[in-house]
Amino acid sequence: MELKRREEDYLEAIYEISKRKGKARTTDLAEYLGIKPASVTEMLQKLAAKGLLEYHRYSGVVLSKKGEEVALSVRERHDTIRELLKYLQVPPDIAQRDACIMEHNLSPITIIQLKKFINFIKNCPKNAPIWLEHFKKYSETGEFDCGEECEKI
Amino acid sequence: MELKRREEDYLEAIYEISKRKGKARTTDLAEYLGIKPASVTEMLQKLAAKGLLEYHRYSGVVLSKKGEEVALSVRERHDTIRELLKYLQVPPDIAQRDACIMEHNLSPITIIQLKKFINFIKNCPKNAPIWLEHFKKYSETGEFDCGEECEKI
DNA sequence: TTACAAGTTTAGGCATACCAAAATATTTAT
DNA sequence: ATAAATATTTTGGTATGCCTAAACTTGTAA
Repeated sequence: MELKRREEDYLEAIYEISKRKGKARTTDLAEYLGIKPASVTEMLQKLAAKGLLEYHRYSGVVLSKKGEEVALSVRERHDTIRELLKYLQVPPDIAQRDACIMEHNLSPITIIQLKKFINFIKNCPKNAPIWLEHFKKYSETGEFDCGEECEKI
Repeated sequence: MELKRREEDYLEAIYEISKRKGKARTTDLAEYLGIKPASVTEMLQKLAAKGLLEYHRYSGVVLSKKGEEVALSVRERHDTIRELLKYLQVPPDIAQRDACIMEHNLSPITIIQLKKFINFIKNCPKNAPIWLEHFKKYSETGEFDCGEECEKI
């Protein structure tokens, strides 16, 4: 069953809140998502009907196995994007927000490439590769002031 | 006035079609966007009311100055993202599609950083930087088979 | 020139996702 | 235990953006 981006948002939010509080309540979710409780109730009932969570009126909500799988996969995409943006020197709060926008609908192939790029940076034999340092400097100053060694980059 | 993502899509589409045909007709747009003509008419009337294009029934449509400015800025974001994905070794057709998804709503700061990163690659004194070649290889093989020189990357 | 084909618009409907206000349930404090 | 405060749900309504079917224009070919 194909999930809508907003459904993924809810599942992710429920996952994050449950991690801290054991279950997610309507008001928590409303605050987390920046919407009104009435809207949350409605969506929770829809997600329950799809078997993605356990819903009992007035009790808060817990993800089903299936729901948790979805939430984890969304979160993984989210983190991948956030990490990429971090390397591209996007400020953390903005990276966080923009990852929320991109985490849905991106092609799996794109996500795979982002991951590869991140691993390329992380696992480089010389860890923290020099060119990344150079990009950081370039990003701040607009200058390639790297002198001699630049020949090798 | 804050534009919706779908409105931006339409403006971009109108821009692209007008570039080739002088103006954009309802049917062209419907085909381009993969929707029915009736839906296009509706949106064109809305965009006309916002002063983003000239609409006269049965005549096709031309962007206003304001509309063209928006279209160009969307297209620029689109191209920036597409170029980044290209460097990350995402296949062109997928990069094209995913750029369409990301071109809306991304923070201007993120876009600026993407541009900086692209320029960092393009304008590197040693043009086509070695590390990018290495990433390409890594992306295909998963191996850092770069031997000696790797110390300097 | 008129009739028909192609293109466009209008009208009525649907799904999503939100909201405010009212109704209902639960929790807490006395 | 019960009233008041808090939380949740229901109800009815809105906006967006799509659809189909029917009505209307326009251009073209006989």
